[in-house]
Amino acid sequence: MEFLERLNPQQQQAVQAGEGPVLVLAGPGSGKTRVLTYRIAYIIGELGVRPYHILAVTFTNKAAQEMQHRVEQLLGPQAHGLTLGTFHATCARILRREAEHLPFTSSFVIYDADDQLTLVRQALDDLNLDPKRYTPQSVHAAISNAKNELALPDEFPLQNYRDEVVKRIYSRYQDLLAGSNGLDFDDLLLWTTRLMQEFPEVREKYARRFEHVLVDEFQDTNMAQYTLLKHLASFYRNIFVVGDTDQSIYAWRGADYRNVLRFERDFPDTQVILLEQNYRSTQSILDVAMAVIDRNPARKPKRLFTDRGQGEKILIHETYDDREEAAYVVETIARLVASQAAQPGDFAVMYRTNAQSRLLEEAFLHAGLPYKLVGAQRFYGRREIKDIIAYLRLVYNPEDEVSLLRVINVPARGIGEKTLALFRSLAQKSKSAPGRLLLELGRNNHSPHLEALPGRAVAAMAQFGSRLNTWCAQAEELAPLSLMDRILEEVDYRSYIDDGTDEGRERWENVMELRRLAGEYQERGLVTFLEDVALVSDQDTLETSANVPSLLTLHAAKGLEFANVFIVGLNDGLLPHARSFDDPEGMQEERRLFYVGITRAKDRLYLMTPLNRSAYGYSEPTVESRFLKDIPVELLEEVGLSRRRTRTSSPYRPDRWEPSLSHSQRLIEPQYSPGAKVFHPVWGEGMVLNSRLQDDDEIVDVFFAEVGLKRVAASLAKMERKI
DNA sequence: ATGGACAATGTTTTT
DNA sequence: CATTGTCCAT
Repeated sequence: MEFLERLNPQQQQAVQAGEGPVLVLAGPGSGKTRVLTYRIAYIIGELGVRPYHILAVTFTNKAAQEMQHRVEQLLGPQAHGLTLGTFHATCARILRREAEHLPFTSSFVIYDADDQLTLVRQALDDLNLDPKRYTPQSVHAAISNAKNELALPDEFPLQNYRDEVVKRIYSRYQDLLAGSNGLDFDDLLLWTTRLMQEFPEVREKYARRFEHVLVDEFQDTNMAQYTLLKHLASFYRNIFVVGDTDQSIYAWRGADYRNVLRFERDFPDTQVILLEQNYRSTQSILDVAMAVIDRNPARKPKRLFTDRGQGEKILIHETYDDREEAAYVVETIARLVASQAAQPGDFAVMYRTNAQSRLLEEAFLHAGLPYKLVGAQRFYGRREIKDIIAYLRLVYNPEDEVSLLRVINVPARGIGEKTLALFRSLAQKSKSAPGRLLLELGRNNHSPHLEALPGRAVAAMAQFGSRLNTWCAQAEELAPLSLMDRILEEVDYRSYIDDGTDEGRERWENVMELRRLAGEYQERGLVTFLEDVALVSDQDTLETSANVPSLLTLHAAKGLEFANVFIVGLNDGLLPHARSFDDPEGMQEERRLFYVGITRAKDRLYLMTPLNRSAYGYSEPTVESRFLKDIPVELLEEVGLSRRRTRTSSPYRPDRWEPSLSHSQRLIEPQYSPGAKVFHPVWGEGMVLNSRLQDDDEIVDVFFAEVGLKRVAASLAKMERKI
């Protein structure tokens, strides 16, 4: 196969490894995705295995899509029929097919993190427990851990009194899930694994089907996932895993990098292949990365090397506070773009906590420069989006109590708390799901189980129930988009959410964005839509097309690469995070997180340390991150504060009341486009960064070599365009 | 039942 | 400080 020539000897060895277990330990930027895709191509093209018999699992949809795409590039249509997806999506598919063996039906809904907390709160309420003493978050973490260890409530490990209580909550939580025909994220893995464990004939079926199993980011697997993989590979034992223990950053989610060690123990005939050559970064960046990660005890030492040359030194920059830090980041990006040293899309800004994105966003907004932000929660966590999804989920599965309770009085239809409490207890007594009773009430205008409800409430509920009936009947033939349109129309959602304020308008625009998304599921249908929406990862929301800087957490950065990387907020307490101070394992993970961030950079790396940080509105002095002390000074270059003019160079103040023009109002055409060179009689030569039309004029952001960033109105400034 | 005013409380990372 | 929840008046 001629494409093998494009690989180095270690990569070739991995791709062409024979049958049996293979463990590839791949350093950052060592071409592990390439190895995985070539391996799949090799199995199909060279070993003659049909794609149907191959399973490849990843952790994000984005990674899965990328792999699918690259395999197709290598093989063309021959690649069709591969099973390639995330752990969770693959499990969901198996569970829908095998639901007959399990305590739920194939039309289960998937509950997200938010719904899970709602369920825990409900369980606490049902058991009359104090949510202050048993915070929903901590209880949920305990449940999640148990599920990762494949333990149902009966097998919940008990070590103290608190565990007894948590066990009862867990038990109630599972009952609530069962009553709603719902599964949470962890259930997807748990039930698939138990299915394989308890039904040998099912296990056999899948193990015989998947002649080859391939796994990406193996260090991120938890107990359930690892056990599942062993079942799936139990017949052929052709299991090919790729990972890097130094990039294990999800221990808090149950991931256990020691699965890499277990793998070698459980499959003693494993071929171990090391990929050390880095194709991404300059040697300076790799040297810094190694200096940081070498401090972690008990790891297999790995040398990272590249033939890309030494490259520039790593820039370390101290600012007065986090505001200035953000301003410096934005200005540096603008300067490098203006000098044509880089494109806007070549930049990424990484931080430890999501809250840190705010100042950065403000700085970009202030400079009028576009950016993109990684984070599914930002969109799917919004109230209006959750409402609409809940409506759709309810239609798909009327037993979904979480969704029912969410929307039964949204928009308000006079069904209040008291009515609902009574309704729920009546449903419990009649041993049927509240949604079922509601449907019955809608059909007959009467339900024998709901006699105790006051008349006014019954009328409101009957009307809603009747609508739900219609939607359910239509759901069969209607595509997700049309169904969503009907619901929006019939409940008059727009007038509920769009109250005329800016916020209301934005909320409605979000609904329209979801509508656009639903439009992509005309053929694939409601189930797939709901499933994809439930299982999006933050990384999946990163637009790859737009050529603008990315803002993202260090966690979300894994697997990505950028020419220029800023890591901001390098203070003790943030990175490493204060919550890990007293936990050695946690501190090691913080260090790996820093390592992941560093190794995303191809050419230039900026490490930023603000001297003060504002928390809760007050600015407080900070302590420099202890990790910085591990970097030898000769690898670093300090960038001074001297010639900065952020404060004076930007007279523009963003204004909330600034009118935005619709298409019809646009009377002029833009004259300046990003990248164009201009000459200004006073400010000299500059480069256009951004331009937009406003009030019959064109507002242009220009970076001038001599005076920095300026915002000018085209009609007033006597600028010349240069060629 | 609904909406407004005020208080408390919080910041880790996410499939 | 900025969001979220809780209480109270309508």
